[in-house]
Amino acid sequence: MKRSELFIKTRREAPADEESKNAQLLIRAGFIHKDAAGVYALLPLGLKVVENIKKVIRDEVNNAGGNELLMTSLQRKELWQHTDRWDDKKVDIWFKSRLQSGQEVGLAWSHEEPITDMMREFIASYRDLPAYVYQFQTKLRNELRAKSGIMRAREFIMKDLYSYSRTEEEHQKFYEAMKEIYLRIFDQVGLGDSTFETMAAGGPFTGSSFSHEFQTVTENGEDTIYLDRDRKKAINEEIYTEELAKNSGFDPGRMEKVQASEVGNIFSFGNHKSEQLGLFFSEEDGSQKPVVLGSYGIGVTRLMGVITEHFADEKGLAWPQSVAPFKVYLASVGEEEQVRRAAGNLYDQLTDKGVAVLYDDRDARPGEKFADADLMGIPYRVVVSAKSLEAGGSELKKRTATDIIIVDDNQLAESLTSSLHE
RNA sequence: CGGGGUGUGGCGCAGUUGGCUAGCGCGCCGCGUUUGGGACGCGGAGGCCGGAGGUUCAAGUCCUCUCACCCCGACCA
Repeated sequence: MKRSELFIKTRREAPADEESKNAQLLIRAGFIHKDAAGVYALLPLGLKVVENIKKVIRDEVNNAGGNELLMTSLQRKELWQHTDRWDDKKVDIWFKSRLQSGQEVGLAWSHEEPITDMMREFIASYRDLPAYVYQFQTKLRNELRAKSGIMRAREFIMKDLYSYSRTEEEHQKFYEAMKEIYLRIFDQVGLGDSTFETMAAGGPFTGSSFSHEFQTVTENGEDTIYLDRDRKKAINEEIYTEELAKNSGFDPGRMEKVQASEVGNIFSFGNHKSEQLGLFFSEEDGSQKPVVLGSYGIGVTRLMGVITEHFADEKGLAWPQSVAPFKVYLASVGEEEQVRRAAGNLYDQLTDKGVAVLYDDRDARPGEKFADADLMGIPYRVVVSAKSLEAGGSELKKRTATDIIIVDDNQLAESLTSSLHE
């Protein structure tokens, strides 16, 4: 895409009404727009990042048997009354509204109830199990206090997957498989080295004593975890005791207390919710049994925030290739006709080869183009100028490195297409 | 919801103990000169100072109420 055709405006200064690093940078770089506290719009580049994160998740989850669908944002009151979660005293983040008839409806903060209710139509027999469905959906949560930019918003995108299993054993098998899949997902978006499976509270409605979170170690993290780096596992401070650590196979003396950000959370619900909502199936012997339920979440926009903060430096964003909105920032420097032509040709050539190029074709000064390339965090920067042409091609520089090499067009195309998974 | 802070052109800010046509930087428009790390000159446009009420000869500045945003806390399935 040509920069002159991209809907974007970068800013030199951070907005005054944002303190968090993620929001300041994402707004400065033109990835998001703030509309209200905890309410952010995704601009073209931000949307690309979200779509890229979704693709990583989608590929892994589909591989594990997930079926993508899309539930609704309007939800029925009775459904939530069955599980005793409609009352504002029980769930204090509800947004609620009314139909013109006066009937109350809820705005989706979670989809466990509606999706499980829907399953009654599709699950009648052990032959229908297991079933794994998921979606990327906007969650609306009336948080008492939105904070930390896109890390804790009132409206955000979440991947939520639900598993419906015949037995506890079958459920456990999938649950364990999902742990691996989650780690692979976080690895692919660049957080593999600092993201850890973490034991956390099961929660009052989950029917199990623990859930598992995936926590990314980061200095601004809102959670505190006790981490065993060798085992690559941790325990959330909320539930941490030395006894629990020992019983879970940890050596409390070797655990490190660190700040972290939650990027994923998985739950076992047992069959309690199925009983409440009436989701039963016929066993081989004809007996009726409740379905065993699990849920698996990843906050997509929150993950974008964690990635932002994890990789950002003093010059701005620095996306891992797997989620970057473009792979290459191509900048022409100088207004000479031959430079223009060479840059335009290079743009066509790379684009034809499937490389995602953002071509800065503006009549702007070099410093401005470089600053934008850095701020936007595009993994590679390619510069075409009279100087580079004289040296035999264009300049190639990684966002995270300082060295610059001169490459001819063929070398460039080759190194950019062969480093797709870097 | 408790505590603290901030609201002044699109963005970032300044504005004395109340005082006359409300400033500065960035951005924007026009012309010209520039072109390897966010250029420069000249000329422009753009603001009822978050909102409502009050005190006063006079309010961006003082008082009351209110709204929004940020931070800390509580909360976070």
